[in-house]
Amino acid sequence: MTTQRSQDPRLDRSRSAILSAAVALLSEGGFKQVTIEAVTARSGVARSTLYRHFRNNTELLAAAFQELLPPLGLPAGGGPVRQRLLRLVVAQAGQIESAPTMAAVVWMATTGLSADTPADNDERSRLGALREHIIENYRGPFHTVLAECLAAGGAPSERDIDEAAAQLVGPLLFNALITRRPNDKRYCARLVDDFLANHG
Amino acid sequence: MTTQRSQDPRLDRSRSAILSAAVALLSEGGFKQVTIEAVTARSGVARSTLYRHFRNNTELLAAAFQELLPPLGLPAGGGPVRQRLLRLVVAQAGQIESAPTMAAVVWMATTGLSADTPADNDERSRLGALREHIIENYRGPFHTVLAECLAAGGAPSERDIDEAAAQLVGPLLFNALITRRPNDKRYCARLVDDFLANHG
Amino acid sequence: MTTQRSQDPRLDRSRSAILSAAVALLSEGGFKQVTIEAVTARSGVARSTLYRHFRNNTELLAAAFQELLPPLGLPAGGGPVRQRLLRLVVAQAGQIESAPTMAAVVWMATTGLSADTPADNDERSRLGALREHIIENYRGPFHTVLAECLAAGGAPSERDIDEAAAQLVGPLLFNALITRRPNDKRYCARLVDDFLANHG
Amino acid sequence: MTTQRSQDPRLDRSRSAILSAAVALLSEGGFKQVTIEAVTARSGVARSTLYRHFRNNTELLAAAFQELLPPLGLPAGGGPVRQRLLRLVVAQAGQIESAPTMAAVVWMATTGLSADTPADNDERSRLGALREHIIENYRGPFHTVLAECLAAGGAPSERDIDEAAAQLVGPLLFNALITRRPNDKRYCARLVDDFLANHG
DNA sequence: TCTTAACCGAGACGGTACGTCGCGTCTTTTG
DNA sequence: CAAAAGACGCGACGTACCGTCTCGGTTAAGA
Repeated sequence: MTTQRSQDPRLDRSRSAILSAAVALLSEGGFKQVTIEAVTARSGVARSTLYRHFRNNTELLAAAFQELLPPLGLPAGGGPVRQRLLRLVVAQAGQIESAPTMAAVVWMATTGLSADTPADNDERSRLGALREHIIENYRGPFHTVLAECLAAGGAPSERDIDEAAAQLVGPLLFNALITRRPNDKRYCARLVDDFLANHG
Repeated sequence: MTTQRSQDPRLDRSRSAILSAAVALLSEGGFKQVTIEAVTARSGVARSTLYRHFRNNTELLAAAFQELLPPLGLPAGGGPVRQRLLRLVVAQAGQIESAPTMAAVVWMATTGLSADTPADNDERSRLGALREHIIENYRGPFHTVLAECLAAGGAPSERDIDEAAAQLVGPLLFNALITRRPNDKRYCARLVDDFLANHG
Repeated sequence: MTTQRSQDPRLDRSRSAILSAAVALLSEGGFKQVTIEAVTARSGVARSTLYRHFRNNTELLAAAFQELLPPLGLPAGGGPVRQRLLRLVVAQAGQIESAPTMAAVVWMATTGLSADTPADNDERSRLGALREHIIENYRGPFHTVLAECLAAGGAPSERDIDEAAAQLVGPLLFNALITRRPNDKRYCARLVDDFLANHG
Repeated sequence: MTTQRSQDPRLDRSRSAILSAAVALLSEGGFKQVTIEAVTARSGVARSTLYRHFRNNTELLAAAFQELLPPLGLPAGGGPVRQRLLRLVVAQAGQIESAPTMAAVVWMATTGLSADTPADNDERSRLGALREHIIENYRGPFHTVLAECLAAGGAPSERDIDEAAAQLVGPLLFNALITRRPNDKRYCARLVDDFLANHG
């Protein structure tokens, strides 16, 4: 229903050629490398074709990030709650220090700041989609783990999940972005313990 | 004492003309507006002169941010520890949502990511100085409050301060950057209470 | 036949806009005035477009000179050989003292001297074309006249033409360039007479 | 009488430091390299000092050329007139193809063409002096040889000398500047023979 | 001998021009 | 009619020199 089928197969071909070129450039050299010219050169797609799919460098980049970003997902394994949570936080710490996620977050913020055209419907939605994607990367796993925490009980509330994410990932982000202190495993453990002390 | 007196007063004049133009553009339209061309046009300073002071758009922007960023400082007022801490966190929340600080953090991250030349001594130091400035904005006030917390006791440890900042500001940053949920006063209060429950 | 039809008419439009602006500047103020900036300003053509046509100030100037230089051609009229030759030499003297030709010769020499990149194929060819153009301006008319001189006989040899040009135009050039003595008609006549005395 | 004694020995020191740096750059890399900045850097002389001696890049270059240009002089040796003249012409051909002389002639022409300020007394005189120097390089030796030609007879007339120079050097210049054909010894011999046939 | 004026180095300053890169729009020709 | 190819106007970048100007420090010449 929501999946829009392309009428012309060429549209798909060119779109994916563009995206894979963009993703390649993005992961190789950071988002500064994802210029329209580099993407067209690399994909063999014409400028005009690219602009038929993405109205902007910004849109293109948003799509490329969305393509690139790993789905994360939940680290496998059972065990007591503390252990599961710790595994998750450590995973997040690892991911947050990896180039692509960090780049995505930062780039999105940059782009959001210099909002030239406040309400360009389509573009907004693309950025919004990327944002959703990223948020879900954080919320999703916490949702799962927290649900398991609540024993037999029902689903955790929205707010609980959001705050758990904020409280556990926020400090990691702070360190990565500002202090540049590494988020080692012991630090993650302290975060988890503090959290459980208050919400366990 | 350590202030190096400039031999030529023109150095000061042009430098401050440049900086004030840059700061004006920065606060008016965000860092995208701080182009070399705009700054020279606005300040009446010649291109070559600007490049004598700042080798780069990047350096210029770092200096402009440093000039622009408010010294923050500690919200005045006494009272019990919880109250002081809360006032501080609320202030941080306010600041973090204000354009300049956010822009600085994000821009710095962006710039840090696309580090073309890893060891351009001078430029690095400028960026480093900006980073220090920003970090100090967070650490400083926490240092003060935490010192007061410890009753008659000695100074808080480095690690305590850093972790307090990370744990209290991190979530604010997470929300501002990723979820876009507002950091209202009640949320700040929960953060402070959780923190005190574990470290009080 | 050999004329390559341009696919895009804009190519012709912009190219000729650029060239006519350059030629105008060249004839008005000498080649020092033919800067990229002045040409773009005057022609209304964008910088990047100009650089698509001419990779260089040098290339642009070469093209402009070629456009500007009068085709010279042979002064009309019959009569005995001496008279025809004299008419030609006087014409050359006139032309050599005119700004454009002189400027072209001198500029070309200058450019040739400071040959930064000895084998930049395209640029070389442009300079070469200009050189050919200039040489032909001298050789051509002498070829014609000399052919007529040889009564019914065949075409004059390459060497004869070249040496005639050198011997008759060289002194004019010498005076124009170095001694600044005017090449009046009587001097031209002496040159022709000397020449005919040896080669008649 | 005409030698102006400097009052302050420092003036001499700086002047010659400048000139030798300029000459070095000139002979190493052509006149394009003789920039004010390069000369000050190389000579260790300050900008302001340089401008005390030479008001211009142009003046500086004129002086440098004058310093650099070899005095030429007359090839030694006796023998019959034709032989002497031939030696002279061959020498001129050699010199005219050497970088410095050619560069001087061309540069002077260039500069003369783009005469920004038609009557800047001092600068004019410097250019004029250079021109005289160059002219004398051609006239001088011819004067000598021609004087010897005239057997016991008196000095050759101005006009004879000038025309001899024009007729013998002009073709060399023409080839060097325009056709790029080498002026080999046989060609020089033809020139001399033609000349003597008419003026012997 | 002791000023004191000039010359000096260093280099900042406002300019002008360069050649490059990227953008987003457009036009033409081919499958 | 999409796609490839690429021209176009635009705006910004960082560089190179120019000729003018300010600054202290040194040094030669005249009192």
